[in-house]
Amino acid sequence: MDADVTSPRERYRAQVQAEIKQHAWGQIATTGVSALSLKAIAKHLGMSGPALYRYFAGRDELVTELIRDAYRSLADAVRAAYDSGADVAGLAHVVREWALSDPHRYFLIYGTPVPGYRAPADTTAISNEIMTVLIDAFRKAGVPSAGSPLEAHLDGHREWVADPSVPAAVLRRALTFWTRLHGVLSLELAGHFGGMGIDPSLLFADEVDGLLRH
Amino acid sequence: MDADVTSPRERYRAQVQAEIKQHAWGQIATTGVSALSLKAIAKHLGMSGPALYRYFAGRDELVTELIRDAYRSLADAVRAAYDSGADVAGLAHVVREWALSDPHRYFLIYGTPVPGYRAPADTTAISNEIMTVLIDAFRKAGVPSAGSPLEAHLDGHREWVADPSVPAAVLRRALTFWTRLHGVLSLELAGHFGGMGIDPSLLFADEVDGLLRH
DNA sequence: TCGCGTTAGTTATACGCTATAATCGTAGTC
DNA sequence: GACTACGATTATAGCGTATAACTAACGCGA
Repeated sequence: MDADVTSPRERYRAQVQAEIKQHAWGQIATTGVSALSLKAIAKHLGMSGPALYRYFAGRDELVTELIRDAYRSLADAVRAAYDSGADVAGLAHVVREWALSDPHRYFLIYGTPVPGYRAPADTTAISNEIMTVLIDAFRKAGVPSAGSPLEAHLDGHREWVADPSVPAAVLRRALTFWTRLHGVLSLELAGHFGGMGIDPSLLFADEVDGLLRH
Repeated sequence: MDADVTSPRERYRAQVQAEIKQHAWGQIATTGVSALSLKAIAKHLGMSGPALYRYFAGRDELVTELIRDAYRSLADAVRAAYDSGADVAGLAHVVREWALSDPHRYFLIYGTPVPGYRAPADTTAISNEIMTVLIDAFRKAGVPSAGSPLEAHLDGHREWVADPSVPAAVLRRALTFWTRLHGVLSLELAGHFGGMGIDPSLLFADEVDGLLRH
């Protein structure tokens, strides 16, 4: 799109950065963020330790970058599904598949906040992007107003939503979609249903159902 | 209760262990689990490094112990509230207060699973203890059967519930209580509502309300 | 084509952490 | 009152992040 007037050096730099991130993802996928080791990445890349600091200021900056990418990935998946006709239930399914395909990536975004990480401005922008899709989907589905205190509150606090004409009931539903699915998903991914013999997919489906019914 | 026929050595040992855990909690409360340092604890205790390994086999074992204590604390809080007459909404309030009083402790239990930690058998027992209280509370409140696929599934998978006479609809409600409250709480504690201007307590109240209404 | 500045990479180093080993003193125990 | 087991110490190994100092190569402009 934009004029890619990049020097060879800049292109090489971008490629190495991408390779670093790729290896970082591989490491995260198997061991989680806390075990992410710059040294190990460097070794796998054939270079030694401190060389990575040419490309990332430190561990925190790399993690921040990975978080940004994860948000981007989820936002793209949701947006793509919506653009190809998915309804609310379809979006829920996409979110779940995305989470299951790489639990550590999910936790990187929605899990325990990593200390030393400061959310860059654009991640909240991407997060809002996801919410925008959800809002559109619920508006299309049609949501009756419940007149709850929460709706009244949301009516006055809509700085996170682009279109000012969206009914508060829709906002409420989109938020609830988020919190409820996260509730089931994160507990499932953390293995809390493991010892109970419960099928998490049924729990998930039940929540999605409730989201559409009431 | 039990005959505490402990030698002075055993009492000393127990006291030091308690002090270690106490300092560990202090550290966790401020910086989170990932930054928990045995060395720092030892220094604050006036002893040096490796001495701690007399009391805990390693970092993981200490963390496991802390997780156990956290579960115990939550279970006690819920149980105490229930025994003094709290209903479902009251229990929800107690859980939220417990979580807000020490977010890191909450994440220790319900956040991103810590690598290297293996759930000891008794934590799932304590978890079931909490569920038992929830089940009792919902049974007392009265829950209509919805005949959902989830209920049918739960009817056949109730190894995690003590009393076999509990209706599946109650089990479903107790589980939903868990997942929904966790959904709102964990996102709130992680600061995901921070930039939106939304009052998390209203979101939480709305979920509690929905739990009782439908 | 030559030279200069930028940049990627190296090794060396400092520091903090977990964890084990070897050792020593002492406080309970019989 | 002697023995022993336990607590605590130092020393050491290994891994991690991060910085500093230095070297080599690369590309750009004269």
